[in-house]
Amino acid sequence: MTLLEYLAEKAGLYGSLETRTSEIAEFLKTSQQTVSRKLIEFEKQGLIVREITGRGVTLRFADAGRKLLEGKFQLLSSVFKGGAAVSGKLTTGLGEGAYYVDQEGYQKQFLSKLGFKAYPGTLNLSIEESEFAKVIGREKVIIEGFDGKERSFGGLTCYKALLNKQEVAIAVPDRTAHSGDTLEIIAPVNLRKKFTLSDGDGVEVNPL
Amino acid sequence: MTLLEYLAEKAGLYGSLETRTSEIAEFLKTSQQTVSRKLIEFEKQGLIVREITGRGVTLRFADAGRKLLEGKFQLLSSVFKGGAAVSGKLTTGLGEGAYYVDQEGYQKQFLSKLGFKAYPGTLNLSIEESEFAKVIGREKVIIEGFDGKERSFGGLTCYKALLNKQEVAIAVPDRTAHSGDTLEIIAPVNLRKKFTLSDGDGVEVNPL
DNA sequence: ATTACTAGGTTCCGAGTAA
DNA sequence: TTTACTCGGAACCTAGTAA
Repeated sequence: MTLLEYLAEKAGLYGSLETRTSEIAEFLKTSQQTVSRKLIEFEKQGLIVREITGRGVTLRFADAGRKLLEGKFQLLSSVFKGGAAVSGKLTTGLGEGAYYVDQEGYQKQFLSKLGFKAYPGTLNLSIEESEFAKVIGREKVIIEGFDGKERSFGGLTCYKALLNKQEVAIAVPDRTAHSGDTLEIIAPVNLRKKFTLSDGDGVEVNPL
Repeated sequence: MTLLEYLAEKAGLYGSLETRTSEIAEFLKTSQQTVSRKLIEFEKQGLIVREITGRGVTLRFADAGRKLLEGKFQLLSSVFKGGAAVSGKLTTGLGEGAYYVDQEGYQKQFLSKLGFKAYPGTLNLSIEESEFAKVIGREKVIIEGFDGKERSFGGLTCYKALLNKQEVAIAVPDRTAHSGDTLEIIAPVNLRKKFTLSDGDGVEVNPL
């Protein structure tokens, strides 16, 4: 983490942070002197406003500093969210999909966190690994793992999405070493039936 | 712009970039040697994968590199999306708050899982029900229920948060049919005293 | 207590050039 | 053409300490 990122996290864009240079230094694992020098430098560059109080420094971003952060944010946004739709081909599911999805431990969370109870079955989408980037970085919906009668079920990270205007969710099991080339889609309805899909069909999903 | 940001923009998270070190150097206004040296260093750190072709280098991110970018993106997201502060009004507590909170069975877990022993008393925040969404989905801290001498105490789901920079936790009792329009805040200090709060005061809580 | 200057040590950079 | 090593100089860091 850089000094500016630290300030962004602690003070926010428009807030202020009252602290000591030694405290920042400890967190960033550098010296008090380096923090002091860098803050002076940032102030010279017009990135931050610095105020020395008797008991430390009070820091806030200046316009140029906010601009700089915004630039980095926009770049990363386009990297993580660029080109919305993820396209893939429908493949045969794992077979066990229905069994997993319909576990009460999952369904209760689907309802409260995603807003729907899932049709028992997943749509498996074979995608280019590079497409996966469009999913990560979106708002995550965390589905907790739980212990069933005979075995335990792992957690899922879900992402709300649309498929042909239908509300769905992309579900990524936490435990799999995220193969990266397959997406599992859950939905409140039977997607294969609703859209008469067959294996090999091209499908587009739009993360929200 | 840094070298990693350049790579992110040109190659994306999962794509690759075929170029020459001198070309990157020109863009970043540095020397070809520095780019070469830094790429080698990034590869040693497992951030990128580097391939020397006859006519230049082909670069792509490795897992650790993607993780690093994602971390920066999420930090900036929370900074720019206003941190999703939940605002509400202070209301009179249930009166019994102190009795519950100070149960040894809870306090031991508060200390180990939240990192503080709670001041005996809760702050009750009346919120718009829609604001509750900002809390759910965050990282949960599960506090188990237990049996006391005369009665049993139910489990809590807690969420770490900040209130005026003070570390606090939002505590949601598992059993209540969670009315949804009230938040209970616990903290290591007496929040009413520390911030001289009175009923009806507006208060902001920032889930972490 | 603080912040921040000085001075000396370490790291980093890039011109020249090998491979 | 490339990439990347060497090495001298520039930039950076921090211990000591002034303010």
